[in-house]
Amino acid sequence: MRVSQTEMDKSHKRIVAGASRLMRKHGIETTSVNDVMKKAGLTHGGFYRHFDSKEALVSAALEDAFNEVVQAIEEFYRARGPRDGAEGYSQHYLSEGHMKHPELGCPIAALSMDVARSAASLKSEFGMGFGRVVDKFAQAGSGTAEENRMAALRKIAMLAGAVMIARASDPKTAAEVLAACKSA
Amino acid sequence: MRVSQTEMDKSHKRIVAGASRLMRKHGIETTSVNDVMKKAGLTHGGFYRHFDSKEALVSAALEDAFNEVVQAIEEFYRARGPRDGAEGYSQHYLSEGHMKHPELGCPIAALSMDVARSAASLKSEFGMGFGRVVDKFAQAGSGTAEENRMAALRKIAMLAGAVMIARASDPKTAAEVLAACKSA
DNA sequence: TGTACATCAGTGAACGCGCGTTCACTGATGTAC
DNA sequence: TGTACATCAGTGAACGCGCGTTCACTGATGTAC
Repeated sequence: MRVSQTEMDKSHKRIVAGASRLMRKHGIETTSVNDVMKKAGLTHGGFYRHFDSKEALVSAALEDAFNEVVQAIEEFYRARGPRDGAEGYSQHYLSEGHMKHPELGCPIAALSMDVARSAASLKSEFGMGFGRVVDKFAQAGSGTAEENRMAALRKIAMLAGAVMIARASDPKTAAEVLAACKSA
Repeated sequence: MRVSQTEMDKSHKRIVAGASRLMRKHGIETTSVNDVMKKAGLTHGGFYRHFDSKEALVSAALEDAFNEVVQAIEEFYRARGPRDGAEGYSQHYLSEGHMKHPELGCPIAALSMDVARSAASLKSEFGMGFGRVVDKFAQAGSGTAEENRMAALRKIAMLAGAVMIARASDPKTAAEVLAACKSA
């Protein structure tokens, strides 16, 4: 039966947050609308009261994941200042916790391959989210704006690559690649 | 009807090579046995004369892709020596061609996220293939064995991360991240 | 080398299953008076 | 504030479709004599 506007808003947030986590963990194509609705405590039929299609959900879930990352970086900056904060975030990024829990972590390391196989509109959104992360990282640099941006791009590429490789490898190889990048 | 041993060997190679390309392009889960058999000029029913399961095919396809990469690096080393060869391979890795054609490129950048969601046995195989690439890269270093290995691990993480991000982004962002990593 | 026959690579229909999406229905919510 | 009624969030069955896998069948290949 019909629920109140307030309840519907809560449902919407649960759907998006759940989708964001499920997709980071299991992948976009391999997370079904049914999985997402079950996680939100609803049944699959009601999904289309919230989104026009699965594609629209993916877009919202990706945005949600990037928001989480930017907030996490800001939290580090607030607690330790930009310089130490960026270093702290990098170490956290390369931690065993982040490696083992993609559902709570960076969508670059968790979803870029799935986005690469998707429509141009989703790539635009990914590019924008990625750009926000680059901007945040570049803030911590001490050179020119151009130098800081280039350094941030290279750093994020290495971080995301390392975590992705670690997740795809046996435990020994995983630990090795993370350790090598921690001392960069 | 039955074909000769020679023909069957050729079929087998076509199946593996086709699967390796299709999976690098479209992903492991999103490449069907039917797609692979069609690409090999066969029908899906015959697949199980070649492999026990799709999982076994994935394993063979991944190995095939890593063989291609190692051969490509060796080709660069042969033509230009280890030092210039490693640099040349890195530039090639970050090229628009590699970005746009995952089906002919590195399985680290193309398949790691899919492997991360797969069984431990596939991760072991990925770790071994990755290790072979690291070894090849480390050969080009000029420090101690340990230094060269660490540098190779960081370098490959950045290369794979950059290409993966570029593929997931809009063209402008893609060009920016590749350019930043080229001048590393 | 020639013949009889067992083997098996490849075909195409069929299986149960989960996918994204649609839809008739229910009944609490929100609104008009 | 109370009542009558339109709206619509959520339910659960159903749709067509493609998935991995199985299987009876075909007929060329490979082998035993």
